Amino acid sequence: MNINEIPKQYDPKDAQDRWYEFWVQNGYFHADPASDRPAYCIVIPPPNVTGALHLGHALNNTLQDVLIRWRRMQGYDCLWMPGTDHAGIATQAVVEKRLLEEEKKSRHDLGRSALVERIWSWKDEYEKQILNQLRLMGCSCDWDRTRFTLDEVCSRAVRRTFFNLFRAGKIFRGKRLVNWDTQLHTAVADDEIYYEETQGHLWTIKYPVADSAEVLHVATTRPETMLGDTAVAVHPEDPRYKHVVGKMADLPLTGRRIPIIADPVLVDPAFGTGCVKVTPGHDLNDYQAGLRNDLPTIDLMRPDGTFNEAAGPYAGLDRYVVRKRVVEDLKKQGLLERVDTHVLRQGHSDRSKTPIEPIRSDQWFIRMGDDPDGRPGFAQQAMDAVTAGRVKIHPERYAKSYLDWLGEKRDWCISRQLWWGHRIPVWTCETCSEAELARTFRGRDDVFWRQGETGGWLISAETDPASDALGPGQTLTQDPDVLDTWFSSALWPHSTLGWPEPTPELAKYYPTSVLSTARDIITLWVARMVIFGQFNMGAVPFHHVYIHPVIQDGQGKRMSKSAGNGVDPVDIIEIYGADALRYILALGATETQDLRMPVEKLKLPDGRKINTSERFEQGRNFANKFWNVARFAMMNLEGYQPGPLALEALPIEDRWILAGLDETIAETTADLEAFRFAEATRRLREFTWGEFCDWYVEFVKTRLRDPDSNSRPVAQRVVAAVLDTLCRLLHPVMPFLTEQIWQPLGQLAPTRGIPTPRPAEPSVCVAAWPRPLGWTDPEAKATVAQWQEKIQTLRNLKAERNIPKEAKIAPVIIAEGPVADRLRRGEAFLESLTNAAAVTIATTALRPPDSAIAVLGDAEVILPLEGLIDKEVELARLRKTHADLERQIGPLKAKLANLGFVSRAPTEVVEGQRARLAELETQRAAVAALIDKDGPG
RNA sequence: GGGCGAUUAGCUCAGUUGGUUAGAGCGCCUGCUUUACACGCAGGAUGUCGGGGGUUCGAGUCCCUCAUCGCCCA
Repeated sequence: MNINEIPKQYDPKDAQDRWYEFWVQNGYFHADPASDRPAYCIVIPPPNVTGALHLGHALNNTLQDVLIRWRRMQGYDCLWMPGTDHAGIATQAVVEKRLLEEEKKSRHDLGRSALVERIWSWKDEYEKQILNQLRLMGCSCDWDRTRFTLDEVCSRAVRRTFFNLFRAGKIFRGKRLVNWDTQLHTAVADDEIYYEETQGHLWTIKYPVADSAEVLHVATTRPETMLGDTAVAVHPEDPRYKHVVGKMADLPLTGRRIPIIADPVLVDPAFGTGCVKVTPGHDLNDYQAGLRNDLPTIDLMRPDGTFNEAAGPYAGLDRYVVRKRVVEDLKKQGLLERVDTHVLRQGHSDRSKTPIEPIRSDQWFIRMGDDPDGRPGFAQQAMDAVTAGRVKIHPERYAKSYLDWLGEKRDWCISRQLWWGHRIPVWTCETCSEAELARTFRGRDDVFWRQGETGGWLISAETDPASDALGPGQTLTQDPDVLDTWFSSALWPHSTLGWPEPTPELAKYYPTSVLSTARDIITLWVARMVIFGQFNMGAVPFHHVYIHPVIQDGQGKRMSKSAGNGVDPVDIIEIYGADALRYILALGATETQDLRMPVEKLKLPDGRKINTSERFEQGRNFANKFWNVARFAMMNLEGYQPGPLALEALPIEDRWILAGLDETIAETTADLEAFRFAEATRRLREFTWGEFCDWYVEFVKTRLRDPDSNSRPVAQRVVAAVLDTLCRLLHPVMPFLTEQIWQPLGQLAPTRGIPTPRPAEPSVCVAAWPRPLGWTDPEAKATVAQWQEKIQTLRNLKAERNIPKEAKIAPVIIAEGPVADRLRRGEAFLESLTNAAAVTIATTALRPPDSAIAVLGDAEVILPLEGLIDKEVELARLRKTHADLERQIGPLKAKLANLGFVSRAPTEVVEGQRARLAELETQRAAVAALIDKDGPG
């Protein structure tokens, strides 16, 4: 092939545009449940349609694609299930925010259905963008099966699951204290809250003890909630207060009398005054104290954060206004003892950024604890799946956080007061009787009802009943809430495969093979998938969970849009190419939990300002290196003829590179099997660049260039075979680059491989993953190592003495036995790679007076340089070498003189040290001889 | 407060079960436009492996402790 036909630099964009469509058109990404190949399946962690993908998604999806492409090449029927998540509160919040900013409207101005419509169009826009980002990255998802957590298929799974849970008594409705977002008017999950330290105050209020002159000092950061106090608590062992326990206190501003109780859990006698107010309606700790002590609960707040009638004269005012008023009123009555400044940690809603209020409200829950009869509940079942090894978590240490969290067996609040999501499929009927329900739904196994905690009937149905299903005068009203997003996400591994329908996909791909995700959702998502998978399918959803590292910026900060340090994978693809992006991310996927990526700001020619990282240059450079070695190979494949080759019959250098390649195949495969992405990638780079490019290509150049050489056809076959295998091995990490090489290679050498050439597959995407043949060749390895060491020594001697590279040197190497034999076999390489006129290998030799000499362990390398040598400098070098040897010999001798070492260390270690000492001493003697000969005295 | 992780070259990181002289990439220095590649080639410099203690013949690696940083959960 003419050199000019192949560009000197790899053009990622050209490859990306060319091959992605090609793969899709050929159906390579499409799984076929009817095929007899074994299944391998990964479901994508569905990205939120809230916004575009960031570098963390790029990392996770790169690793999934590496696994999928690798397994596909291994012959598995691979399904990578793509899709997106509706991300309830997050998406509704961004759309509401935009509505307010752009149209100054609230969701109530729009109404439920109009808002939901708006969110759908937002979803359409971002879903498109997200899926396109995945395509740009080269992800080999089965696009024909793309799902969305709110689509018809997933919705059916949600309905069936809810119904089954409800019927099984796993779902209940109850009044509980929850985290309330007063702006979005919804309960939010613990994980949707972030904490901020703010400067606040600590007010100390006087609570008079009833019928006594005594006054209790109660400190609080939230004086307004005193209106809902139902007790004052002290520590039972606190001598200051023992005498008041059991008495009553007059709650200021309310005219109510509340008990003084003793509670060892709630009260820390060392903190503040050792005397605290108890407000079960508005504080989680107080709520639990209320349950322990059987206290009544007063709900003070409305969903919007204003106070209700229970607050008496303060009703209708916002909580912060109430706080001000309460403090003023206390001051007026002389009941405010003091005010201190105080740093407090305040919970804020992730989505609205407003302070969270603990509020008691009616919510839906899934029971996580064990059954009353002691049978394991959901939490326990999910723990068992991991402890019994049905689900393996990698790295293993993350199993701990999974088990710890589940061990709390806390009920899961699944209701959200939102409009975007799966509506809770439960209807209530105020007026109907059970007899009427039974009559109406007789014979129906898709309707089930049970009594609510607070009376009335809760009716769950798989398909929406008509509101007048119970006949005239009776109205069925659907619960207005929607389900927590994680409810539908937890079904993802089986809902996407078509459950509850008995689809061929479900039969073949469930349980899926691997789930790859981030550690912060091990509990929220992974654990819940295990629970629902076991409940619906009777089997775990995946065999392995791989937890990937978290990408941070150069300062160790999490990347985020608000911090301005986020990197868009598409920007990286534009600048460096998709292969470079994937290569660097795979290289960073070590077992540590963080991956630092220094971020730089960059202004593009079009004026756009983006974040990037120079790190990706390495990826681009490696891609270009491989591109160029392929280019070199293809330029030298003129007249290529395939043919079988026996390894034993090949020249040493061919045997060496093929044995090295075989080892690389075995180790890379083992790395991927153990999720060691970084090691696999590093190893492939090292072999490709450090061995194939740096050495083999140099060894083989003369054979390839000589058209008459009868070893040229063999060299061509080896080069084509190695290039072929490297394309296969690198394909999972760098799919576009390898295809861009595979295709022209197929033109030049359509049949290739050693020992037996075979026709190459039409695409590297579906090429067979190489299998190691178990070739080892210690002799070739030792021989090439000899060549490399002596070549490097000679290059060093030249460079240190500033000998121009074109100078025709005539070095002499003194060596004996197998060392000399091995070097003689490589004479031609010793010459060509050091630009020597001739190399002499001898057992003894005269050392010309003007020589640069390096004394090695097994040889002496002499470079005669008449007239170019400064004798004093040479002598100084020898003395330094001598001193270095002394420094190594001393401790080594001491070690071998140590009886403890000689008697207790393994024999081979001791022998190794003895051999090492002998070598060093020989070397030292040789250096000493040179110094004596040349030295001044 | 609890858990997890990190601390190794100027920077970002490897270093598998303890065992020769601790590695890579980037950056730095010197030389080179050598017919695959300057996104490159050849050569070079750079480390009391965070501090302290312990186990061991032997510790970057195992144990304890302290410090600093980060993440997660309360």
